[in-house]
Amino acid sequence: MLVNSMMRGMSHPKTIAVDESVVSCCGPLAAVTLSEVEAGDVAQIFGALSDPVRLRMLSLIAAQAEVCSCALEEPLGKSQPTVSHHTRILAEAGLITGEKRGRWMWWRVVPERLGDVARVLSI
Amino acid sequence: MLVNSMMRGMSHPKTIAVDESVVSCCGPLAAVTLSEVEAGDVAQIFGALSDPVRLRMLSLIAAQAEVCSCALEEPLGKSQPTVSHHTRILAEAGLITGEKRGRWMWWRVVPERLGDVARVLSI
DNA sequence: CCTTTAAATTGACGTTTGTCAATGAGAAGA
DNA sequence: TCTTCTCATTGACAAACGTCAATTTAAAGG
Repeated sequence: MLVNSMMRGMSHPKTIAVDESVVSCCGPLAAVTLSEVEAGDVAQIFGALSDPVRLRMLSLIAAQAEVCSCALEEPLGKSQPTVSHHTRILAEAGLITGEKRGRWMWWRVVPERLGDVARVLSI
Repeated sequence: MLVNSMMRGMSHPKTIAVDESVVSCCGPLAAVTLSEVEAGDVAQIFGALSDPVRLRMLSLIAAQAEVCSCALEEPLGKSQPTVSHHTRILAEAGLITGEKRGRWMWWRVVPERLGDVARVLSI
C-alpha cells in the first residue's frame, strides 16, 4: 500500500501500481493490479450477476437444494427460451451447475464459486 | 430450505419460493427470493463490476489510499472521457467516492460497500 | 413407430453499453 | 484578464445484450 504524498500538490501527481505476484482467478482486488485477462475473467462472472432476472433466478435456485428449469418460468415471468438463455449464462460463469434427468434439467448453485467471487471483493 | 422431493419423478415437478421477510439492500442471496426492485438495485452494482476496465480501475484505486483521475488514463490505456465515464459508473454504484481538490479529482474505494456486495453472495 | 413434452438453438428486433473526438465548465497561475 | 490545465458532458457509432416466436433436439410413454 503506497500512500500518495501529493494531497494538495502543485505539480502533476504520480501513482505507481506494482504487481507483486501472480494472482489466481479470484484473488482480492486490492492485492495487485488486475491484469487484462484476469479482469476479463472476473468481469464475465460479474456480468452474469448483473441482470435482475438472473439474480432472482439465482436466488430461487439457492433457496432450494435443486430447481427444475420448468419451475423458473412462472416466478420469473419469462419465456422458456429466455430462461434457458439465462441459466446458460449463470452456468458458464460457474455459478450454477445443471444435470439433466429424464426430460428435466435440474439446477443447483455452486457455493464455492460464490465464495470465490465474494473473496475478490475483500477489501 | 425446502428440499425438492421430486428427484426423478413422473409428474411435473413443483417448487415453491417463499418470501419470509423484507431484506435490506444487500441481504444474502439464498435467504429470500429477491424482489424485482431489490434485484434491480443489486444488478446495478454488479453491472458496475462487470467491465474489465472498471475492475482494473477499481483495483488501481484500491491499491492506493487515493488515486487521481489523471493517473488512471495511462495504466488503463483509455481516453480521458472514457475514464471519466467509468469512474462515474463506479461512483454511482457506491463502490468509489470522489473528491475534487484544486484541478484534480481524487478517488478512493468505499470498503463498506464492497463488504455489502460480498455479503450478498454469502452462501 | 408415433406422439408428447422439456429444453436448446436460431433468428430477429429494440435497447443498452463502451468508446472516442469535440466541446464545455471550473480552477489555478501569470 | 488571459491562458493553461483537468475533468465532465455531448453526440455519434459499433458491439453486446435481453427478449421472444419459431424451430430443432432429445427423452418418455404409449
